[in-house]
Amino acid sequence: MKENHAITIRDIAKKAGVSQATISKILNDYPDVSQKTKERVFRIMEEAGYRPSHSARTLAQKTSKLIGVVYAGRINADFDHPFFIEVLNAFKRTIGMHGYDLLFFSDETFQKEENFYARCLYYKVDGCIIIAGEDVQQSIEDLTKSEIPCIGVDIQLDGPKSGYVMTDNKKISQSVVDYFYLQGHRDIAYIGGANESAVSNIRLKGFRESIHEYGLTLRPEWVIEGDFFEQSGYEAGLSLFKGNAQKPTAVFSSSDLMAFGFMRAMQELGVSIPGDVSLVGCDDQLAARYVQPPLTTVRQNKEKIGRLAALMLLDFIAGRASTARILVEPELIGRETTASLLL
Amino acid sequence: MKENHAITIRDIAKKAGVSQATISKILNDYPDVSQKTKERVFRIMEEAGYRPSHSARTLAQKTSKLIGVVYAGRINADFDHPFFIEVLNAFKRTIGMHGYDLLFFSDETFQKEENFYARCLYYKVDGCIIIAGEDVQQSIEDLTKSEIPCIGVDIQLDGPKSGYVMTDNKKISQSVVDYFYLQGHRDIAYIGGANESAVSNIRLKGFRESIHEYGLTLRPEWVIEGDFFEQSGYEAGLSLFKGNAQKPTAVFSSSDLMAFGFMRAMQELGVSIPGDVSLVGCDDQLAARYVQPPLTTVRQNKEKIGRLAALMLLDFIAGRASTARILVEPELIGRETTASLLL
DNA sequence: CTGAAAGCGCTTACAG
DNA sequence: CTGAAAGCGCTTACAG
Repeated sequence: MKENHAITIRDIAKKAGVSQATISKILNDYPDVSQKTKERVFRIMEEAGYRPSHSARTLAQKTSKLIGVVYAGRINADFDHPFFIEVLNAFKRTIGMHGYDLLFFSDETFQKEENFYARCLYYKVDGCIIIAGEDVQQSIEDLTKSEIPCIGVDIQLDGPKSGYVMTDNKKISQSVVDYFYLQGHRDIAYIGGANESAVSNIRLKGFRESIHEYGLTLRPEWVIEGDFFEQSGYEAGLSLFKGNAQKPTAVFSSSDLMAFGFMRAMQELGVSIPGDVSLVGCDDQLAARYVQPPLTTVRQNKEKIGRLAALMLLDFIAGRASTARILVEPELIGRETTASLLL
Repeated sequence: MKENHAITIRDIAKKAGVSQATISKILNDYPDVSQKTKERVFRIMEEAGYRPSHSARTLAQKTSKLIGVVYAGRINADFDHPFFIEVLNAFKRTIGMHGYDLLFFSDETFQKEENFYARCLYYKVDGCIIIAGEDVQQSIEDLTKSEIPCIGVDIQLDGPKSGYVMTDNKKISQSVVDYFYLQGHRDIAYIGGANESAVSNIRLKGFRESIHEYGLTLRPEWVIEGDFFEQSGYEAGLSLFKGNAQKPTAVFSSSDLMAFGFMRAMQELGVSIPGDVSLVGCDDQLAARYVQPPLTTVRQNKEKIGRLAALMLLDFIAGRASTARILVEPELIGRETTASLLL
């Protein structure tokens, strides 16, 4: 019972009077070990307080049962992005059921030139989940092009063993335009997210297309570029409603935060929501339920995205699939910032 | 350049015409290697695309440069608890600057009887951060009592190499009672969190003590037990304001979510906030700024808690300290759900 | 400043 | 059903 030397498979083998190989087989659920030996060995391991070693196992097996979590891109790049969190949460649960743990790579910025691919090799991760922020850096390129299975969330990966899952962002805009149209709105403005964001650009494109499909015209000054945060929505509101120019009757803000800012601007200007202008946000953050009036918004199915990401990655790892591109349906949540013009 | 066999230290040694030991020393920044050799070796590693192996290194060194993240307890036990996220975020940044990566243990529930301590030994983590939820399970006991350095957040750990950092929860209640008192409130009610939560109990105790210190009386029916979530705040509001019993002029809700629920109840009952009753929440969630009226609440310094946790854990690991108990000051954020009775 | 050798704790063919 | 032996890729005294 000397404590300075970890108890190894060797010690157990000796005590049980069998070979190391047998112990290893028992540990790895090989079928060809007699039940009797198995039970004896388990008892001995228990008594001795045996603990296997991940590093020894990984070194020998060349697989770590670890999934790397990579957050690509700038800003929001932290854990506190609510979308990121919820997706990852569902991902973790699913992947955990299959015996994998999650390895978070600390921000590269603090490391000397190391790239993600190198770190994946270093840890021998079995796969990676890559979640996109804005302005995705070049350094993840190596990773996605490699033989390491990768699943992207909100980022279109296409390497030999990678795929992605994201909300159908085009449909987000379409559903909002549909919704507004059915309420009688014809003058619809758009407040966009940061244009380094791929997702943001898809939404804008979808918006333009929908407007066209309905044969509506889109004034250039009704497409405003924000940055997803509150202040930019406030400023967008001012620029849309302050002057004497024609005003839209409906506004789609591609984030809830910007919608909150827009509401603040309207309040200052004495413009009533939804009396004078209807507003739809995007994200369905908790606060969307509590603003006054409660915000109509579009919700992404984060739980589903996370679960799908996990399942797809597991398929890549198992070789059951080598690629997949999945779009998940968004859902419009009607609340009280929108009103029909048709009554 | 055969791709099926990883390039090892051996290959590099051979190409450079030196021993493996020398390569290892270079990799580990030993001082006693000639600059010339160093440069040559680095060039060769670069050309060959050499990648070190974490498992081999960990096996030999018995230290992994990994920090385990353990979420103890039930519910909220997920990533989406906003407090958890922000603390962890600051923690990760700090720890990352010191070359550590984070290992998240997938929920035990899905594993067969494995406890956290076993997993820490398995991965040979250098330390752990343990974040408390409610109803902390026995299984982390082994871990905190062990020789593995542990830092607790919102949970009082005391093992040979552990400590904790949390907000001074007693002071949260004190500061709220002070604030109410100075505004002229004498009839103050309290909506508590789940009573399996240690933090929640400290807050309640602090509340009772403060009330006593001011010589005020606390009616038993003015202390209501909630569960931190919205609905329980709503119900607390109803039970406080529906009957004919005497009503408090001020309410401290120990979570923002419950405060939102309370506001909903008041709205239904036609009770004005802050006209008829003042309200203070706790957490300063994003939504607190957007409810109508904006919620006065108490903010924890999550950034500081996370940074301190990281620094303390690093000290434990380095042997510069073996224990520490730190309480961080809360901050009351005055907004518009509170009004003075003295004017 | 450099190297030979043993060892870290497992797994994997292979033989029996 | 079981075992002997080599190997995974590094580090660590120790000797020179």
